[in-house]
Amino acid sequence: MDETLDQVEFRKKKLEKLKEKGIAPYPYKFVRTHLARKLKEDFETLKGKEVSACGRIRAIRIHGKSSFMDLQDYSETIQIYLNADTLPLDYDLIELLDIGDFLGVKGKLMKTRMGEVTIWVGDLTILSKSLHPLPEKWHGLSDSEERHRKRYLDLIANEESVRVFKTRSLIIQEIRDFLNKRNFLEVETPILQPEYGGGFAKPFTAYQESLKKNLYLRIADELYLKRLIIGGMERVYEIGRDFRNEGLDRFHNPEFTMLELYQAYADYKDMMEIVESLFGRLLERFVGSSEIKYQGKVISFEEGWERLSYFGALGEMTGIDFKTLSFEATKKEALKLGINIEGLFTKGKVLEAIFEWVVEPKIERPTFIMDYPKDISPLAKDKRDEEDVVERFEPFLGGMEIGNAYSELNDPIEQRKRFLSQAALRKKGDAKTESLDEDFLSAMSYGMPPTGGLGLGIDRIVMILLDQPSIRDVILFPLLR
RNA sequence: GGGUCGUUAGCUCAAUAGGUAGAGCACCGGCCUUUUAAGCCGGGGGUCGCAGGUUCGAUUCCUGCACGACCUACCA
Repeated sequence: MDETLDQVEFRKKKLEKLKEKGIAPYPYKFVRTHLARKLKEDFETLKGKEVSACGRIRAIRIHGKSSFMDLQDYSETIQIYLNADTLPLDYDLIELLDIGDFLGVKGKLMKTRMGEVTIWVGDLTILSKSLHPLPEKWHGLSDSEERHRKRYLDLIANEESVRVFKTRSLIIQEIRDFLNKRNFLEVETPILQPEYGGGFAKPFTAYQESLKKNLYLRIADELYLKRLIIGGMERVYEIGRDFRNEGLDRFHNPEFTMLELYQAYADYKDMMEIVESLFGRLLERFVGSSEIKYQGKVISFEEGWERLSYFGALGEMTGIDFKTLSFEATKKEALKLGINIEGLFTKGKVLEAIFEWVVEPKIERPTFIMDYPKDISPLAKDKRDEEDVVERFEPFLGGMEIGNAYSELNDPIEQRKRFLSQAALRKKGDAKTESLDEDFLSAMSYGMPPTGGLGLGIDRIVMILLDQPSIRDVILFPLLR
């Protein structure tokens, strides 16, 4: 706070005057009977009755011996009316109030000549004195840096922002409800992990003093949730924060919220069914249509989710059958397409680069891209009846990747081989490989049932459902430079 | 990392072909007992993002830096 700001000085003087009058500017509690919205909704039954409300002053209109104020609470804004003849306490007190102060009022509910539902205040309590002026009432707060750094001001000033975060919360509740009804159990697994796994990403590191041990912030929940499947918890999920030590842009925040779920005796097709049903629920409740408008584009669910194979989609876009190409030939094609293949040590990684460049931007409809190359999917099970491909899919919406799912690999001998080939790649200099996790292998060797697993990026789903352009608009306190 | 644009009052924004800045809201004083972006009269408030340079003089021109937005690259 800028202590020298004259407006702050004026407010501090008012605070002193309140104290001189024997009024406590920061009391402890207020009992309210109704939220602002309730007062408006139930006006007919509450009309003329004594009610109480509390909130923050958002506007003051003084007309000499009577004045109006707008009081904003969690639900809405309600107008209050203060009249010198009917206010039991000193009317001059009004002069000591400012926009931003918290007030509790009691009085009769009425309507003004203009038809506005209003509390005719009989008793007034100052609940908190505000010392710093709020952002302007009409234009709100639009400076994006201030909005993200001082989210509290954004929430006070911008209704839309409140709506986004309230709805984000409801979306997550709905997802929990959906999974709970299918007998999934919500669990919590470690965020601080001695080995990181479940994805190809650079981790954050941490240090535990008393154990003198290096730890990683998790990049995924996967390997711990699978341990629970091995332990006999047949359906588990976790909604939690993952951390990836990579660049930030409109789709990436270093910490983000991920849903992961695992279902024993299921495969990746069952995971597709879950995605379809879940989106059906979310669309019904939060969009109210089978079409989502996202940033001017229409994403239609009318015809359901399209299923495209990874190699099929690549072939369609490029006219090349990459399936049969050698690593060397694949690299040549990538270079022809102008793709940087530095640091890519397998055919799968090169294909991935080509895929992101050529295919992803063109995926318009809700789509499951299926059957990924084996060498970039070390935790997924071989596809039945097809070589070098695994049972894995990623759901795409509006050109955005929103998740990842497999028929989970549950053969411990094969899993060890996959880890070893990842380790070999790491030796060659590939920074983004799966770590060999002995404890996980050991767990799997006790026997793991066939399992379907699914991860969904919650932030991105919220972005799409609420038509928000940046991940920073759906995370309350995004990381800023 | 590269490119483009931006940063002026508490907030939202103007202006200056180089002569140290204005409006609305907010704030202060006055009038006003049903207003609602209340109104009318009067007033105060600025290291023009930061640091250098050019110049008699820089908010304005130049360079660097910080922060931000977008694009691009990177990124399961």
